[in-house]
Amino acid sequence: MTSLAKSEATIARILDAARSLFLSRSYAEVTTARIARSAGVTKGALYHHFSSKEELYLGMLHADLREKEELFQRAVEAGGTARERLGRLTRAFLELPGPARDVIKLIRRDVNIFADPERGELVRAYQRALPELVEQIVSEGIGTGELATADARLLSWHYVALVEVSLSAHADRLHESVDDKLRQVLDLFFHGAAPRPGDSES
Amino acid sequence: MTSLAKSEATIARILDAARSLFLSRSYAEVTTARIARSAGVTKGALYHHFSSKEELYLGMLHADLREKEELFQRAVEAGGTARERLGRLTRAFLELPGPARDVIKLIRRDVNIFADPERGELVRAYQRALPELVEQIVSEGIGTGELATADARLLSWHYVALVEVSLSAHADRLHESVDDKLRQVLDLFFHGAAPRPGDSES
DNA sequence: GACGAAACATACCGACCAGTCGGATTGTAG
DNA sequence: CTACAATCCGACTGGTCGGTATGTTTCGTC
Repeated sequence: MTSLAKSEATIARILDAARSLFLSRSYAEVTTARIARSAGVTKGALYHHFSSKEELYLGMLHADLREKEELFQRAVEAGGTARERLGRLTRAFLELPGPARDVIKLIRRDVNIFADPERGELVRAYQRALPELVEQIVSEGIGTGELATADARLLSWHYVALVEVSLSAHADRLHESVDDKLRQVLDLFFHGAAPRPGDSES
Repeated sequence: MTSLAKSEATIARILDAARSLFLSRSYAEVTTARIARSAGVTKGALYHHFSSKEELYLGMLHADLREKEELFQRAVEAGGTARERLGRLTRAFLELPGPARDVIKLIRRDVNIFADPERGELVRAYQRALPELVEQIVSEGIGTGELATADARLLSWHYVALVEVSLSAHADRLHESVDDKLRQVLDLFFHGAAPRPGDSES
């Protein structure tokens, strides 16, 4: 193996170990020694590749967000109604393997522990990767009359909140298929929880 | 001042200082020395009244939840439609002074840092104070046909998520009055974001 | 006002942890 | 083969923090 390839493999192992650990314990609880041990290296090697714990963590998050942004962008590019595009975007998100999905939650969990140059960058990267796409679709949906006139940003946040609820273990128990979840979320977002005229009660 | 009253005043000062600090920094970042200093006492006094940092924090949260539970219970007791009762409950919540409202967020933020006897108790106290009330109203609303048939628990979580979004600074900028927020959240929950037949587009 | 107990202060300890440093090892180029 | 650089090791450091041990003050009681 070349030196470069070996180095990259080590970096990848450290990032993987870090992601897994940060997902299961809080930032403060995850020690650099633990990350190193879990990656099969020592702190010396870790600090050879990363200049600080914070840089390691933020690097992991940003790398992950870059991937997600690309994936989601592709899901939205093809046209259609707002409902169709929101559906494709949400499906792309829901079909991610569990850990990959959960990294997004880490950002919400840990934004507040960083000071402001890094904090701002993280928030912007997150918004670019997901909420802005939703807002854009919602905004165009309002323009075409598919959605009632309202503040697009607030409405997109509401949508994201609904999707997040559908990630709970309780929701998993109710809807085993992604299609079920997707339909429930979209129906709730577009038409609310009250019965609609067309509904048939058993 | 009697000895007992003085002791209780000190305890109250420590709890107040702790609440304010835990609201602005993370659990790990708030040191016992900082709490004591902010309360005008020393660590010795703090540890005379509380046996550990964790006990202090959990005590503060539980005391707060007990107050909230009582308040919300009263808001729900009077009858009415599900929409009216949800409205009263949500109004009671939205009209709380900012810090009092935000303590509830702390629970969401910090549940994961405690181990399981305390963690379970905290979750149960939280659910008793708020989500269970919502679920009960939603469940009865489904029974009367005011809400479409669905899982009451999941639906109530969706509602709570919508309310949480309305707490954001962005939402505050749009709706300065609690009434505005309340109407927006209830409309969205009951009827969704799509335009309704009765709506008039400008 | 004497005495015991509760309330507080101060100095300190042990554990832990991010980050460093000198050196050993491994790969690479000439 | 040699010289050099990148990679990696592991012991160590400086500092922080939760918690404690030991005093000192304040307060109620008789």
